[in-house]
Amino acid sequence: MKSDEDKPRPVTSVDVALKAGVSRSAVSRSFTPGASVAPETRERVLKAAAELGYRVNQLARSLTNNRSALVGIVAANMDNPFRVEQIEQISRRLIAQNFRPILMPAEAAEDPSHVIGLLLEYSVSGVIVTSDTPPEAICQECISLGVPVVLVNKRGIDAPVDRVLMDNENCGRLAAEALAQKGCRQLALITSENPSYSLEIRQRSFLEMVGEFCQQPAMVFRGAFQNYEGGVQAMSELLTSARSFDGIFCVTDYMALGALDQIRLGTERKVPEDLQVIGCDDIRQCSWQGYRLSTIRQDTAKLAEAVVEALLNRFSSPNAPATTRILPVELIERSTTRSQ
Amino acid sequence: MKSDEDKPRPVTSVDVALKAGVSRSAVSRSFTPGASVAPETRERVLKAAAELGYRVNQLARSLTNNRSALVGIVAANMDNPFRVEQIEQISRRLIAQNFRPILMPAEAAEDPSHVIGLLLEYSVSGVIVTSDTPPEAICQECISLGVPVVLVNKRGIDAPVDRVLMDNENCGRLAAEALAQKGCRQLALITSENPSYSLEIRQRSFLEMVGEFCQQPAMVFRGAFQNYEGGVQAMSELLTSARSFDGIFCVTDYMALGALDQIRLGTERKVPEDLQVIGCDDIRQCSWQGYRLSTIRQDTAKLAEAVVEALLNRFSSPNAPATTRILPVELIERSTTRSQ
DNA sequence: CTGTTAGCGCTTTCAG
DNA sequence: CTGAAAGCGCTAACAG
Repeated sequence: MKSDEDKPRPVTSVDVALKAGVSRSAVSRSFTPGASVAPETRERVLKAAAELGYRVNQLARSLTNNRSALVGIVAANMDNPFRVEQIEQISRRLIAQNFRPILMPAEAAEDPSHVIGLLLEYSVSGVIVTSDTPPEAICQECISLGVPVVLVNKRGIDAPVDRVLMDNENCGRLAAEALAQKGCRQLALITSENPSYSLEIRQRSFLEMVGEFCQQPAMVFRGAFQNYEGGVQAMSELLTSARSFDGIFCVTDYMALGALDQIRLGTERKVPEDLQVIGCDDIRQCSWQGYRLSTIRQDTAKLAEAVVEALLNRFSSPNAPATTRILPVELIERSTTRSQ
Repeated sequence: MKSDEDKPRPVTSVDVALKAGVSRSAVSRSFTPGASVAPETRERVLKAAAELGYRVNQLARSLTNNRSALVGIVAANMDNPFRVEQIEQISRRLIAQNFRPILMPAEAAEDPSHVIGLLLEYSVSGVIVTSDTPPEAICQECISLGVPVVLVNKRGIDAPVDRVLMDNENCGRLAAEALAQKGCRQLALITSENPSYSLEIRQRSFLEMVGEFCQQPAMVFRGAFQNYEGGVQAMSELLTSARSFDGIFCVTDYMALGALDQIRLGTERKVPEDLQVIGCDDIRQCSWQGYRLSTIRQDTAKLAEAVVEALLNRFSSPNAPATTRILPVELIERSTTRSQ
């Protein structure tokens, strides 16, 4: 059986023009903000359009101005709730600005340049990368094609791309400071093997600050992956190491939840009495009553705002110098740290 | 400061044609699977294209065949990990089939027809709705415009739309059966106020089956929302109700996690010894060692496969009768039910 | 198998 | 302020 025939011919601008008794140009102008049309004509056009159910064909429009409202979002680690929150917020923000987000899930394993190729074919007018994939090559390609790239929480690269970062430096600092102040003497850091850029900064700044605030340097334990299981694994190694410790910083909440469960199930130690824990990101699971995890909050709404803003600025001045926007973080105290 | 000048003129098919010494059509055909080109010509074209960095402009292509590879995904409840899993799987599947998913997060509160309008402007060739928003009106509109709609886990509507559902009926049945078999005498159901279509079926079939398997009918407790907090709330009401019970079915895992935490924190009762719990969906949190929730699994990969398949079928036969595909579910036993 | 010829639906100079 | 005309990049129908 071959394909049936059906599709009703969509209504075009000439249909509207005919009905309103004007030219196609008039119709076009009526739908172009800031074009010069007599208010009265425009009125007529809009009315005719409404009656016919006319919708501007953005594809055709994009073809002429060689710039679509499509924006690619390259995302990895969608199992991490924090990533999802970012993606959702960024999408919403884009839509609010009348863009359309194309979602490209891409794990580190996959070939990112292929993904970007798929986007470029659709003349996306920008690409937002939240994935951990080293995007060096692909960014270069976009830039050279005049497609702006915004990197979220990623290492800077050689090309002039805008970046939006949470203050990862401060994440480590705040955690170390808080734990020290709350009486911890021997700290530990839980992170993953092959940490991403953000995690690397968090861990480095934490370790540095521990050097400043505490007598003992912090121990470091790593899970294979940057997820719940990784947290479990690192924590379990820490516990069996027979080293003594009374404070832990996990570089992500996602790992911290695993660590917390491992403490709860694998030991008699009480949090926060014997052991205090701080995570990072403030995913919604932190406030679940089963966890009540103290953490360093990143405001994803602000982040999304900054990302889209960067994109818009880049549209209006393609050759402006690359910007790096660092957003503040704050310590949220819940029940895995002592209140004093 | 106005906008700088920069964008390099993108390379088009005529550039390639010139370089390869052929016509534009030859170029076009070389990039159209199944078009008739001499292998030798095609070779030359591909080579020239590669050297020039040519990429087919899909926007222009879509304009001619009046059908883009853009597919809208309307999604709500992205805080629920199960939803995210669906979205990710569907996106991946779409991309694998060379489509591009446009993500439209949309809460029930928002106006869905506006969202769809945004998609239609971009000539999406299909729309996938996983949101709980009653999509009746918008679906009608899409259909009448010849844009197929696939509903995921949603109530059927008057228009001829394809649907993909998990076997919600069986979710309730399996849960009731398992709990009864494992020795529960007095069951309870935890669900939310204003349950979505799926939840409604799950709860109804559960209640019916309890009538069949148990002496006592099941009690029903509802949280305000279909999320963790809703689970906490319903469970806490159940606990303070002073009614006795020894088995619970939560219509979603997301709620079950809240219920479980509430049991752990608000009572002395042990799961599964005193009380058995079964959830539904099998989100990844279920296998976290802090929960180890027994549940009814839905295979999101299969679901995504079915969704995209439905879409493809609809493309090839727009007028085929609407289909409803029901995917099997299975009981996954972890530690919140007794093994015997 | 290949080139030529017409558009797809819209915007945009350019005259009027 | 408005219409006519040209063209965005591509594909499809038709001859050759």
